[in-house]
Amino acid sequence: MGCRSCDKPKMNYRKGLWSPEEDQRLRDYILKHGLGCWSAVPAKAGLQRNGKSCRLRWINYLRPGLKRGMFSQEEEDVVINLQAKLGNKWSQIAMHLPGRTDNEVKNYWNSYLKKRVMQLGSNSSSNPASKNASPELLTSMSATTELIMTGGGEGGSTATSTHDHDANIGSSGAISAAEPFVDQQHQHQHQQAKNYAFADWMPATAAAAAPGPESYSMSAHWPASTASSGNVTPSHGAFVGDQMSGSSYAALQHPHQHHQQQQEHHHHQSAVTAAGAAGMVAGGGYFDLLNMGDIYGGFTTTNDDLLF
DNA sequence: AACCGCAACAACCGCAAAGGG
DNA sequence: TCCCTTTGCGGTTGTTGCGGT
Repeated sequence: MGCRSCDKPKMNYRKGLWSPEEDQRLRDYILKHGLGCWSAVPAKAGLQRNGKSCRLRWINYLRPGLKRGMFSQEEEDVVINLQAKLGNKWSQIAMHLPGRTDNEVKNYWNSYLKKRVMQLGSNSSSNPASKNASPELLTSMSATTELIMTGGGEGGSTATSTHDHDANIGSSGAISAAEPFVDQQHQHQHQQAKNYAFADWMPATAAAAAPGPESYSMSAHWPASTASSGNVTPSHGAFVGDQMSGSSYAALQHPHQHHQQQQEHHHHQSAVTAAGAAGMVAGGGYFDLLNMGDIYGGFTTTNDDLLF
């Protein structure tokens, strides 16, 4: 673990939100050199951040295969039940949610699920998980969750969960069966969550070709319009901008979500709408993480064990 | 229009474990 | 075995936008 070659002079590290340039530098470096000694990354990548910050940024935001947008019903079920079973072991819970990070799970729990479970939890039943979840909630649990809870999914639960997602999304991104217990606001969120825009920075051409990790081309995480304002220049041609800020990403955003991207969306909506259309993928217009799992065969979507 | 509270998310902080010298 | 450094994890804080008053 010790990495004495990484010794470096003490310096003032930048803090706060990451700029597009910093993202680009980090992404460039990791894709070029792979993951190694995080403490050495800032210097080598030309970043005034500490290694810890770089690692966090990569894991939570830049890593390929990350799923953005609201949690689906199945994901909620998994979180609720695994939280009841494991406690606040966010990294372990996140392992059951492909494309989700522990930080994301934790945030989602703290900002939304915890309150909901506490509300519903007052009507506890005999179900083991009902310490925290209501009967109606539990009856909505997917087979996926049951598999995980009973241990049947050990090792394979991730794939099963993925499959369930796939089934619910459908080719057009349409919603499947009704979700009875969610309130209006969150039902809206669930509907949006059915559509997965792929990672912020994966070029549509690369996604369509599904060539494997080694063929990544660097693309702008930020919208073309942002790039053109002097920050990052997209390197890919046909797909200008990114899905996150384009029509497909916007389609899955709750009004309160992703204020940064949302902000960009506000600023650049007209510019990226056309670009987003150009980047649409056949069959619904969304990149699907599930397919990306194949594309990124070399990446794991679980927490932090990404290795090249 | 201004202010305030809330929600959502990104990022920081501190601690513990792991591993090399 | 101890010390030091890196890494991983969970708790917490900071930032931002939105909606209500």
